[in-house]
Amino acid sequence: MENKTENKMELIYQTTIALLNEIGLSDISMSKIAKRASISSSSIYFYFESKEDLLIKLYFNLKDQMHQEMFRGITADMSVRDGFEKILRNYSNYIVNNKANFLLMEQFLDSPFIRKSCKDQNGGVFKPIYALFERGIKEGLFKDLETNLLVTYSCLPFVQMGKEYINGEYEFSSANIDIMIQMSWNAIKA
Amino acid sequence: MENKTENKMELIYQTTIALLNEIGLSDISMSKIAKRASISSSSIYFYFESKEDLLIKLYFNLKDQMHQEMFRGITADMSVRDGFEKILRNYSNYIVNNKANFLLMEQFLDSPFIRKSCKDQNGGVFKPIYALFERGIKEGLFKDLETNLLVTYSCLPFVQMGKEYINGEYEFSSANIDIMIQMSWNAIKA
DNA sequence: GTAAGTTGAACGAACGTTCGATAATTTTTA
DNA sequence: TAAAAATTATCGAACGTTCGTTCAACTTAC
Repeated sequence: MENKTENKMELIYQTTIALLNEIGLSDISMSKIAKRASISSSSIYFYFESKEDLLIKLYFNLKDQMHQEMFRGITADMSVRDGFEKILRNYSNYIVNNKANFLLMEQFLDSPFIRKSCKDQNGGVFKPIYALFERGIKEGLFKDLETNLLVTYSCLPFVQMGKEYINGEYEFSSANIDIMIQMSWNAIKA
Repeated sequence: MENKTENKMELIYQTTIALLNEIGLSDISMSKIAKRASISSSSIYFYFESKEDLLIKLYFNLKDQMHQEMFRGITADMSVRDGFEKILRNYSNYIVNNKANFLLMEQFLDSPFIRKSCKDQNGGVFKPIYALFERGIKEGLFKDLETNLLVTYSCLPFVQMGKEYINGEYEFSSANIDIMIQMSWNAIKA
């Protein structure tokens, strides 16, 4: 049944995520994934065409899931300020609740693997929020600069502080998140 | 002669950098490095103990070189504002003039490889500039917040825009660098 | 009983590394 | 200064291991 299939695929995904965060893209192998998941390595080929297929599908799954969390509760009629704030809070929650997935996404993003294997046409991870920022520019709320520059100044600090949080060098407390949201807004406000 | 040795090591380093940016940590191998450098793979072992040794030494070389470029012309008696500005300009120049090295550093930083193989006690890549920011806090120029937060908000945008620049999605013109320096300052000023 | 799922064994290829045989270079000796 | 000795550098071949993947045989579930 599809439930069984999805469970097995999920087991393979989760095992791969854990292993990738431990030993990295450079040392992962099908046999290591299989051993950790307590299955035969040939079983993986029942669900995935190849190692590359598994890793690429895993990446896009992570990306989709991240976007879903990021836009949870966002509606088209929201003000730019409310959308801005909610997205950054959602993203903070995503980091705190999905540490392994977050770290793995970052590992993928800076490796030539994804760039090579699939063009990832949709662009960077934050592409879906560009529309909101362009609205902010039009409404005169943000500086009239390139969108990617505004997105970088307001979102990338969350990525970096997420890594430091996972390293135990920062606290993602709600007070700290409030401070960051304010700093991000100040960095790009007109 | 030591010159000969250094030349050969440099050849191996440069070949490895180029190859890592093309195929990544996951697909690099001693034989591929050797073939690209037109030497025997066993020759690499005359200069390096192992593949791990080569990659780690390469990483620390890149890091040292980056720090040297970053602090070029920085003196202890400089004002915080001047030091802040010069470091960010130096870093921008480093990105533009050392694209491959910059990208490779980022690839290393997000892979478990470096974290695993060496503890990298000295901390993050931007650790050396923490002192300047702490001076800025003491002088009341910057917000009284954790240093790593201030460094992130002012420096990390340069990292991200460096990647977008190399992807052809941004221009590191002197006008744009001026804008970014101003945004970085505004993000953290008291 | 048929279809879905799993397995261990096996494949050739590539991996990191070692080693003894040379080649190239420098140092010592006469 | 030329030959000999010592050293430094390079190489191809080979080692055992692991890699990604295939496949025929088997088990499980409906």
